[in-house]
Amino acid sequence: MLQVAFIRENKDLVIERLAKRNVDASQMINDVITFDDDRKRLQTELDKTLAESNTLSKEIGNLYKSGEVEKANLLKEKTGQLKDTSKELTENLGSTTEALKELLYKIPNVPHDSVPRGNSDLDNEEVFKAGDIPTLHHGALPHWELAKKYDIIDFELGNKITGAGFPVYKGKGARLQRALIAYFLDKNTAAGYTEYQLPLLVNEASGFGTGQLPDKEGQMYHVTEDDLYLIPTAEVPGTNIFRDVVLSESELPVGITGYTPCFRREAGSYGAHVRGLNRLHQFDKVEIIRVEHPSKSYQALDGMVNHIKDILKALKLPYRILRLCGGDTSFASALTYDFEVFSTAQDRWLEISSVSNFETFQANRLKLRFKNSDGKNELAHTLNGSALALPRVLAGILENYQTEDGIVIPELLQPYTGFKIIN
RNA sequence: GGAGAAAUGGCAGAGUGGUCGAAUGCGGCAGUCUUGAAAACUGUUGAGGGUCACACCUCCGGGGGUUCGAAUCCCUCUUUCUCCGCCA
Repeated sequence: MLQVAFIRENKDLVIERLAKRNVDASQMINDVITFDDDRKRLQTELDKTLAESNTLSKEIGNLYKSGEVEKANLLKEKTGQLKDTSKELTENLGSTTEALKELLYKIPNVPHDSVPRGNSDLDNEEVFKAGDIPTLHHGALPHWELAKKYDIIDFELGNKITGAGFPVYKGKGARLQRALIAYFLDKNTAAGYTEYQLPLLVNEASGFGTGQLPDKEGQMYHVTEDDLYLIPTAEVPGTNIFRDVVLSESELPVGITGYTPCFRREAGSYGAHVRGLNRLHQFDKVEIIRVEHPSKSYQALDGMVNHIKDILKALKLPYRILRLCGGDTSFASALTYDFEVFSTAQDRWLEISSVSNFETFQANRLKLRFKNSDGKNELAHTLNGSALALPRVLAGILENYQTEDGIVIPELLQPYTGFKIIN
């Protein structure tokens, strides 16, 4: 959620930048300012009424004490009128504030200067590419065929137990998955992130804090009996650690990492691109989250990008980094880099990480602040990224490391798996 | 799930209808003293709205009510604690 003060002071910039998302925000921005003007006017009127009422109440108290009951009763009539006025003003103020808030919820974050204008993933900008695309033997298979051939992931069994998009990992497949989780967590903690184990269900306030609610509830599984939501990413419980928190400046930066399963309804997804591990309702992910001083958040974003590069380099996977265009950047993000691994047997790029700087957009909702050097509370910047999302990394490993003899486990994972080949 | 108790500032903890945004202690910050530090002493120290700045308004777990006036009384929800039950 953008701050009204920021919108007021940077009206033209906000409109111009939101155009990168193909959003014409001029009407909304003008409405925000109008609503806020109304809000201020009503607040001032209400304050005046309440001030008068407070003064009278004190007088009435004094009059009672000195036994001047008649005078007191006279004043009571007056306060009765003030009460009606203040009630009306309170209602108007409430509806105006509500309208303002609802409007603010609809306005996406202002993209960073470097974000290219664009409509879809076709307009994303490739900023980095590394790793060699292997030449596979004749008859190389996509990962879902490999999964069946070596009996390491059973999609049909998942269908039976739950439904589509809930695969069952078996034997060496399960072990490889666990190895990857452990490896990622080790890399992240070595880079200074503190490991957390987080709840997999969150309440409404948390969903709201990171922006899944009120608009995107269709993406989350909702346990209506208890009014809880299954997390779509560890970002939700992880970032909500800092809801309603005031940090001291010396506590910054904060870095946390956590492994969680993620649950996504993915309503409306279908087709060849969702085959196998490409798109699931339940998948595993290791997330990194940072809280940063506003002056250092972009430096931190670069740091996160480099950290993920290191991991992919160590895994020797071919990958590229995209700077997302305005139209493809998520609602709350100011700047997002996507990491994609090349899935050789499918001959396509698969997104395995998304790293974003939200600036104050989330912090404003969360009321996540720090006490700055002037002793004032100031909104912090939040960032997060996947390091990494499991299924597509797994797909990439299975497909890129396949040989005629089996799937060779990347060397640095072997201590975690306890085996060198799946065959 | 049943019975009872509680929720106040960073923390502890007073406050049971007006003079309470709230005693006191601890902690934090600034100063005095000291070569420096500790101790001691003095001052200061919640958040949001509003204003050029003041004034002023709101907030004592959330919501609603009674009253001229609520931290204080009533209703309700949530959470915590104790006891019982169930249980990995």
